Formats: sequence, C-alpha cells, structure tokens
Amino acid sequence: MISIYDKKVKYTRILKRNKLKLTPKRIAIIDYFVKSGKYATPFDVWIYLKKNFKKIGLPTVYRNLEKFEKIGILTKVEGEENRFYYGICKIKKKKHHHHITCSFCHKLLDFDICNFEDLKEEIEKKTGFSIKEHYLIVKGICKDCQKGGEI
Amino acid sequence: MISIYDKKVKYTRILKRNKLKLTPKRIAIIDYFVKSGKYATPFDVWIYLKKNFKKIGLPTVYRNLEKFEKIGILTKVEGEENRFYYGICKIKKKKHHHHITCSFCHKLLDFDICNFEDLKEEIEKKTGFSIKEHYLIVKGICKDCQKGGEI
DNA sequence: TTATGTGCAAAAGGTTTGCACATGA
DNA sequence: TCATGTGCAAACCTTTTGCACATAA
Repeated sequence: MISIYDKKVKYTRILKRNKLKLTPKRIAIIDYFVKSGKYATPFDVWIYLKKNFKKIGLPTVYRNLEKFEKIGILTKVEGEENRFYYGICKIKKKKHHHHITCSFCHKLLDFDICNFEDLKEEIEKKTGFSIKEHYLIVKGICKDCQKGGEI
Repeated sequence: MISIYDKKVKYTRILKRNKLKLTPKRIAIIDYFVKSGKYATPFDVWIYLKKNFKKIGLPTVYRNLEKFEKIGILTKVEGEENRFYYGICKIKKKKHHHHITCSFCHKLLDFDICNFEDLKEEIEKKTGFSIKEHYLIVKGICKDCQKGGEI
C-alpha cells in the first residue's frame, strides 16, 4: 500500500521532471485530488483552495489543471452540463483505458479492460462505418457508497 | 425506402402531436437535419437558416432544438470543445442505444447493438462499483467518405 | 538572476432569459 | 382570439487572455 505521503512525493517528482515549479498552490491542488480520489470542476478546486489561499484566482486553477493534464497527472473528463471535470488517473494517457465515476461521491477510477473488438466489427457491419475511436463512459455507485458509508 | 417528403410528413405529424406549432422556421430546421443526416451545432443551424430567414435569432434556434430533443425528433450529443451537437435520431430515447459519428462529414447514425453485459460484470468485479449507466461514443468514417465521395 | 507562476481585470464564446411584438391554430 | 413562437438586447456562466508583479530555482 502506497501512503499519501509517498503519493505526494511521486507527484512532486513528476512536476520537477516536467520543469514545473513546486509552488504551495500546486502542492495543494495535487493534495486535493490525491486525498479525495474524486473528480471535480476547476471551480470546485478553487473553492477548496480559497480556504488556505485567500487571494488565489480562478485562472490560476485553470492554468494548473491544464498543465497537470498535459503531463499526465490528471485526466480531463466531460461531465454533465457542458462542464469539464478533472481527476487523478493512474493509467498513462497513451494506454487505452476508460473511466468510471461514482454518482454519489464523485470518486473516479480508471480501468483498462475493454472488449470492444467484437462489438466494433458488428457495428461496422451494421453501419458501414470504419471505426477509429471509441469512448466508454460508465457511471455507478462505488464500494463505499454502496455500504452507505459515504454520501 | 422512405422519401424525404414522407419523412417531413412524419416529423410535422410529431410536431402536431406534441402541440408544437408548425412554423416555417421549424420546418426549415427539420428539413436541415432530415436532408443532411448530419449533426450540427445550434450555430451551424443558425447560419443555414439565415440564408432564408434574414432576421432569425440564435435563441430561436436554441429554443427549437431543445424542444425537438424533448419530443424525440433530435438527439443531443456532446462533441468536441465543450459544445453540444444535435442530429436526427430514429431510435426512441427510452430504448437503449448509442451513436456513431463520421469525423469527416459529420454524419450521425444510431445503433442498438451493445454487448455490455459481460464487460459490465468484469468492471464491477475489478472496481467494486455497481454500474448504473454507460454511454458509448464511437467515431469513424462513414461509407460515403471511405469511398472518397464526400468530404 | 531569470524563467515561470500568479492576481486582477477584462474578454471571449456558448447558452439562457425577459419582454414586447408577431403569428399559427 | 389567444396560446405559442420569435427578435432583440442583455444576462449568465465557464473558460481564456494580457499584463504587471511575485516567486521558486
């Protein structure tokens, strides 16, 4: 089991490797996602950060989330209402994978199982399309929320 | 084979059934989607309508697309860049189905094949989630564009 | 020291709303 | 006639940009 401390070390290393400076705000942002394991809008993150950084601006949050996504720390997922959400994602961007989110607590997990090949063939036959990409969006209730442990 | 004329009759009937008035603009909107079979943003539709209706406003388009989606004539699909697209969809909303879109010509088709059951079980086992919904977004190149007939 | 990060203000771009007038049934 | 549709202007909300100042390395 990797501790939260180790996780932080890991992510700060990734920042350094990508020549991003290690500022208190950036650490706090990573903290937020690592600790919660949930996905959130830039606005959500901003509200959280304002508790400790009175003067932080929303553009700062946007800019950092964007950078974190670029270097592979975060995933950008499309959510309801035409808004983007970010969440910690462990599977490398280049590797094919999908995400599952908890409708109650907004937990985000990634998984790489995806038996699309058979279905792909079937759809191609039926529609005449040549399929190039596919995304699977899965929503459900996570283990904790099923237990009623968290809402 | 159903003619475009028959299709128009069909859709105007649906309008009447849902107590929506049959205005020239609404007919033109349905026309646009029926003839092209493609998905488009409200803005795209607006640009098209302006050719025949000099004074038409963008809010009118938004309001009508929204209504058409509600009564099941159109489907709202999320596209790139945080924008919504609309397209004609033949499969009833309540019936489980997915959409496939052509990256070249923006054609939109629907299909109801979807062997999610096995995958669902596998994901549930691996993640501990209880899955409630899933959406599959498929992109490719349609028959016509493969032939190079249309771009 | 210096490239990078940040706050602030303002703009951008898609979407929605309120209201007075117009129009289909 | 009258409920519904529409044009216009303005608001809304998320996201982006420009710029001067601040800060990590």
